[in-house]
Amino acid sequence: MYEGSATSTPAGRPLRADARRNYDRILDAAGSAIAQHGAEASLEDIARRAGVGSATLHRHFPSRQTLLEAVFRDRVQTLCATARDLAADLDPERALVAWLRAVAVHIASNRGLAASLMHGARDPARDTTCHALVVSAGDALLANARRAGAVRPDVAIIDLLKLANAVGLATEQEADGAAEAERLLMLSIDGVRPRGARATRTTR
Amino acid sequence: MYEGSATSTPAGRPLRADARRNYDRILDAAGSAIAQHGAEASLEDIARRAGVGSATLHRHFPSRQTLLEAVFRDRVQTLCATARDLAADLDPERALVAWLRAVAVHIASNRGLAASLMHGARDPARDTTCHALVVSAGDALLANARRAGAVRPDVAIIDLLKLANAVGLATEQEADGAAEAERLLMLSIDGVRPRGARATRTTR
DNA sequence: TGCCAAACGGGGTGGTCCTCCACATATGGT
DNA sequence: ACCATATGTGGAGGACCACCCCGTTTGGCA
Repeated sequence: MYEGSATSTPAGRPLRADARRNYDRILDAAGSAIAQHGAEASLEDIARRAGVGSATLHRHFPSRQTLLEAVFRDRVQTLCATARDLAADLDPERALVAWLRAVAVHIASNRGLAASLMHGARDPARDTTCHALVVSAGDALLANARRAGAVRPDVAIIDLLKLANAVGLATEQEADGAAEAERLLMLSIDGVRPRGARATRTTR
Repeated sequence: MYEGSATSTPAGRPLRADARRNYDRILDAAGSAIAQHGAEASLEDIARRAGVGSATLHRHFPSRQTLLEAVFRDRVQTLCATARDLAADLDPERALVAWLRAVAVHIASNRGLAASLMHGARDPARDTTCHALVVSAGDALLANARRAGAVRPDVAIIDLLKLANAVGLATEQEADGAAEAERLLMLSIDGVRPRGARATRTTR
């Protein structure tokens, strides 16, 4: 397990003490600002709350995406740990479903997380993006479930995550978003038809 | 069927000729701007393209939402007409599924439409919001399908629309968003499990 | 034709994101 | 203990944005 926050420059040199302090302050401020205003929170405002100049924020986090990734990284790591726990405790199908529920609920209740997860695959250089972390955690669960014959073979983890993400995103700004997200996700996992009814094979 | 575009003031008086001309120009400009830049297109830019002052745009459309609704209204009406056609031509289940696909594809390929449909229910005074139109069109299809026993009884049209909306929204900015949206929607309608497998009844 | 309410739009206000660069300071070598 | 310098800072400013005030223009009607 690596350090929670970035503590060194790309060249490997450790961050100067003041830089590190500002980095952490910005992360704190960003956390609460995003909780209040979602992923579109004003960067200017975040810098102000952190008590640093806006240039400092932009130096540490060149893009909004970078900041979002940093803010949510530990929460995402928790989610990945949950995946491992579930795989150990439950049968493959239940584990996968339970984890997808957890993902959807996290997205629905942490405003802005969706954006962070969705656009993560943009920069293939960094493989520790939230996106990559979640994909690999989910892949393990899906592999188990598929071996157990619990999911259709044409379903990829990326599909399921998109689904969980979509549902979370769409319910992000509802009153009780988490519960609603969970409901919708279960609906799409179970399917819309009554149990026992034959699925219509719609021609592509 | 009412006029496609608003042509009268709240008081019922008809719009002055120049006002009406500007209204239409803004709508045109907004259409192409939104197609290029999505729902977040710059209002200033739209006014510029339309050759009117920004104040004029704000007078006609007090909020971004108002503008989106106006831009998409006719496309949404087409969608509602499609619902009626499908109900006439196909059996209830196929009609519902085909229409939901159409909705998802529309959302995925008309950038910004999702926002328009989702937040439509904010202002209960106007009942001709895109949101309301789509809900009532879908309700008819769902009622048929339910009578035919083709959908679970605990599913409401609003759930299905949220699902279609979610999927469309999440795929809005992908390369081939429409196809991807369709695929994901079908996945969630058919369910994730292999055909024939018993669905796990997860306790609420 | 002349009137005037209705509609217009330039320009101001206060906000955003982001960059440049003159200045400050933490750090490692002496 | 001191100092040179790489490293980090943040105010100022440019480009853009939404939104509004208010003096000016114009369509429609008598």
